[in-house]
Amino acid sequence: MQKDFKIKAKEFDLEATMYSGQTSQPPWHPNGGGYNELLTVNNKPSLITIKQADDKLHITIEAHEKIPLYKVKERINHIFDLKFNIEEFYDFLYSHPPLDSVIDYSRGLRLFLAKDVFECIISSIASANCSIKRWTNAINHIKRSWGRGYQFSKGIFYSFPTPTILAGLDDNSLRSAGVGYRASYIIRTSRMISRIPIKDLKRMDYDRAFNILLKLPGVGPKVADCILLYGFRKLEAFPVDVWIQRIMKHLFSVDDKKLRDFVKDEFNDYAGYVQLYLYNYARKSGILEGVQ
DNA sequence: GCCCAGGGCTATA
DNA sequence: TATAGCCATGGG
Repeated sequence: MQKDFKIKAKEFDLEATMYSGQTSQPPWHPNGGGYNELLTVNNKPSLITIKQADDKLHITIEAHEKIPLYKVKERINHIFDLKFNIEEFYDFLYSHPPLDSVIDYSRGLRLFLAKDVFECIISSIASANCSIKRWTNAINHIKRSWGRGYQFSKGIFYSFPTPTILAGLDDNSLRSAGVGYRASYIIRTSRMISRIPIKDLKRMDYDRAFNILLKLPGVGPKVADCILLYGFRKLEAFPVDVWIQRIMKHLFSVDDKKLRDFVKDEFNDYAGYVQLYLYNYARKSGILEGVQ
């Protein structure tokens, strides 16, 4: 079956979101101004092509079996967080200087949510102390090596392997994907995950889910927050990396120890989006140049 | 060839 | 509890 349709997407920048380095997954495969990716809908593999034109997204589906269109629409709306009221978020930023200055560097940037929560967990672990370019290449390598390939008219596309498959790998073969010493973290976490119902995390409150994730090898506070934000859409999560530390110190003079409490009090449920915009601002504005 | 990367783990005090 | 080294290795 092959179908296409459009969905409304105001205040959304697909390209900026795709390349914002969120650890839910690597960027989708660019193709003629649009992007291709394998998406499992109703347990059926389908190739999605997404392209932005003005305030609309043009979606094409190619699948071997019939798939309800509204399900695909739901998935797209979820992955790019299109139902999030971003105007209201901008109002929040405008009324909380100096946050008002970050908007112009990231207008239309939204969450890039996991299409596969396990992929998000492994991507987040792989991203620690690693460049965005490198961990996205590694994840793509893992997909090609151990994921399942599906043939479409545009080529073969691979799913992310299951926890059981990664749990069965030995350290050296996983290292061949380019994850370095994180290989053992990934294998050990996969072993634990294949025995734990990670879907339960979605229902849990933020603090409880955070503390459970910390038990996974390779998962510290920053990675746990990435998993909660990009994997489970816990909007209170505020992943703190070196860039966020520097920009928070620069803008608010908060030291690292008081950061979590400060964020909880000041940003509340906008914490995740504030982090997204601050990260972009810290890297793109050049405001930190010359600041240690 | 050098340096750094969206941190986490482990040993020490 | 707090801080100091150490970690693999691809990419710029």
